[in-house]
Amino acid sequence: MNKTVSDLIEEFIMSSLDDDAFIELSRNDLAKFFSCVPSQINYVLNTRFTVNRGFVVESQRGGGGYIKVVKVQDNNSNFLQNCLNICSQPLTFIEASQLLGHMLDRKLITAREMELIKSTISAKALNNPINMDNKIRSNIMQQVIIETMKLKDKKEN
Amino acid sequence: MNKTVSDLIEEFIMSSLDDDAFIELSRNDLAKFFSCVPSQINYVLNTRFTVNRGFVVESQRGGGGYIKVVKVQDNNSNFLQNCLNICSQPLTFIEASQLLGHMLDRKLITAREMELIKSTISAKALNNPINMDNKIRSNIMQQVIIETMKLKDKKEN
DNA sequence: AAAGTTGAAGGTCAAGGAAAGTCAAACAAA
DNA sequence: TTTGTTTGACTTTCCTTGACCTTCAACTTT
Repeated sequence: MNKTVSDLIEEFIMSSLDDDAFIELSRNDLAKFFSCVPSQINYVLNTRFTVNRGFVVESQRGGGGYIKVVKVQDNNSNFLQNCLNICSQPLTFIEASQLLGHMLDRKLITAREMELIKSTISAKALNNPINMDNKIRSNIMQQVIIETMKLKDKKEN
Repeated sequence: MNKTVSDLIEEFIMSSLDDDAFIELSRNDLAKFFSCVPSQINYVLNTRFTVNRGFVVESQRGGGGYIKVVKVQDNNSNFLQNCLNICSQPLTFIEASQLLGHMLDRKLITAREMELIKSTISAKALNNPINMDNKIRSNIMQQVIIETMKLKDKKEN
């Protein structure tokens, strides 16, 4: 799989976040470093460092401006409860996948588990005559989240 | 028996898979190499590298896109193929659970994974107005099995 | 000191480019 | 005639680029 410039930028930021909870960077410098236009940094931030993936991006313009990427983490029970609420509405595959990605970030599920669950809510799996995929998908996600709550509790005992 | 271009492409991919468990290729490059249109590559993949024949194809579009052909074959592959066949018919929750139990026995999935998957095919998850649970359940199980084939392979790398 | 000016950040958005996917028509082989 | 192959137009997805916009600290002017 050939890495794109965007992939490299993502990796760079990602590994910078390995040690610390946040990093501050200069858009122009980073663009220069990767020999790309500054707006490509925005592209990477917008597509890869989203709230759904567990990041918050802050910035300041003007002289002495900067971009700050923060790794967010809060109480998992609240988080799962929140997920449950989100799953009270029909979900597209993309939306559900993002939710699972977030669960992965919090180590509530493993990468393997995520892939398996994604397969259960894929378009192929839920293919049915009347258009109920999104509704069924959210039902499934609800059960997965409830099961995750149970498993999490089990681990803590 | 005169070989068609599709046959040649099949052989090429096949022999590339002799050594490795998977290969990654560029659709455009391969098409250029065989002097055919890119979509012919899709034709070959769709007709010859199917799950039934023991292959899984993954891909990514856009810049930096690729096509990955994964070979799945060993003792457990037969077993999984068998499971796939069973899942071509509607399944009750009990039946599907038994299947998952067998997969657990063979260590193809973990206990946690089994519980999570069971939650996705539970009556609550698949509760829907028209009576399609058993059909959807078997669809889901098919995707889970295919995903298991992929993951099994991934671990070896 | 207050108001204006400037240049150095970062932000937005749409167009263009690079892959792969789909589908149906045309063609060939059995 | 039916089945399998080849072709290409059109679509979707993701990445790259650049022109133009907004904001802010520092500097200048009054």
